[in-house]
Amino acid sequence: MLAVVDCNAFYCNCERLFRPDLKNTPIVVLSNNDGCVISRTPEAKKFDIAMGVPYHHISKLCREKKIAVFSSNFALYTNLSHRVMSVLKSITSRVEVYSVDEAFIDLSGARDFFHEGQYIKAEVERLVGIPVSIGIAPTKTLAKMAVEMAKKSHFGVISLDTKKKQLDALKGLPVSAVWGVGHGRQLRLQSIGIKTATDLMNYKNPLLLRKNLTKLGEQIQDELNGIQCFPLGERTEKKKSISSTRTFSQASYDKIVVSQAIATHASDVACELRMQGSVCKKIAIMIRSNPFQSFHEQYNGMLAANLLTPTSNTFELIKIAFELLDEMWKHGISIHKAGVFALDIQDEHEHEVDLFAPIIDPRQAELMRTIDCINDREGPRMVRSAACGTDNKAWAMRQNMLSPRYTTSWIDLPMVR
DNA sequence: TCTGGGGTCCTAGGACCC
DNA sequence: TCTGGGGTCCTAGGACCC
Repeated sequence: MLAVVDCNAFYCNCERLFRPDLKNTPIVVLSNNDGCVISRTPEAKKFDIAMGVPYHHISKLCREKKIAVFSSNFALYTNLSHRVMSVLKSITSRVEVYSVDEAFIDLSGARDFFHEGQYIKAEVERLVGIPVSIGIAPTKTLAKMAVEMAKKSHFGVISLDTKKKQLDALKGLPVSAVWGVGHGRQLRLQSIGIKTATDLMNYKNPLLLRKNLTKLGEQIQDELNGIQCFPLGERTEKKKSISSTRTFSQASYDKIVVSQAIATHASDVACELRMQGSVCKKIAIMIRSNPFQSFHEQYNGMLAANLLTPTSNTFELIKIAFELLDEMWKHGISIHKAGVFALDIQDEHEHEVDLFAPIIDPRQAELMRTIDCINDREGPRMVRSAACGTDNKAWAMRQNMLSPRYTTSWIDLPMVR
């Protein structure tokens, strides 16, 4: 049996720790530049404040309803996240930190799962002060469903430790509520007659399931049936890609301003690389204009360079990033967002350091241009750059940038912190 | 000149998640 | 006026080798 421990409205409750007077007040926390809502308490949800809405759409409501609004403070959230995780590690030896506000833990030693869950919840709240919900089940997928129920329940803990409880929990849930089933997979499942979580659990045609959902479909189905496919991992492994990107508070035409941002991002990425003892074999930079100002000429570019000598050296990475920026810079277009990506990451000691080797592969004299597009009158085209691992289609959907058949779905997409 | 099969590696792209 | 940031995994298909 395993459990997922999920902090309730994590960022909001981090802020609340220092503002006990806001105990029952609705709170929202905003993203970088106070752009949009990335966390909100149940009290704020009652005003229909959705995840990801632009703040300027709800600022009036916030004033009227006296909703407390915070700019984000990620240093604080990271710190409190570590504290929560160490409490969990002190209680159970096997903890998989899944995200800043979520962890899977092993509960196999417990005699009474529900009471163990309550104990853990109480300990986290006592020692850190962050309220959590806990879902307990034989598999991660079921535990995720349990924790969703737990958030709405009085105790904040739900244990699906018997088959009957599991069946009851799935009853009536749409298949999109299953962990790992997003909009695209939901449509594919619908096309073969699977509409609810129970449908998926009982589906009898593994070939068709695999055809539509690849191997993952069968795994999710097994997990719903209590068969573990995604075992608890320790997750101490190193990151496989590292990025640093930021929207400017004010878009800029100035190459110097953008260079400064690029240098900062490259330096951050280099620092992260060294912290995990890695080097990267490929570096990419991204600059783009503001897609919301569709009346302006748009630019969305990404350029990558393969490195002959993998590195995590700040100066080397900044130098290459600047070369890339030179290569792709477009005069007369205001840049709204910029970023640096470290790709093809490998262990530091895995490659031999040759101090005299050139950094950029001379065989690739001209830098690899992966994306470079300027839109015409029809509005920005989003082109995905594969290597960076970003999800431009989902992103474009959220931004209402794709055709109308997509725009209706963007609200379904999880917009998360 | 034509024809064959099998394997591995790499990359672009799709989908999801928090 | 004002719309975030950071990740993972899987697969198809092409390049290349024998």
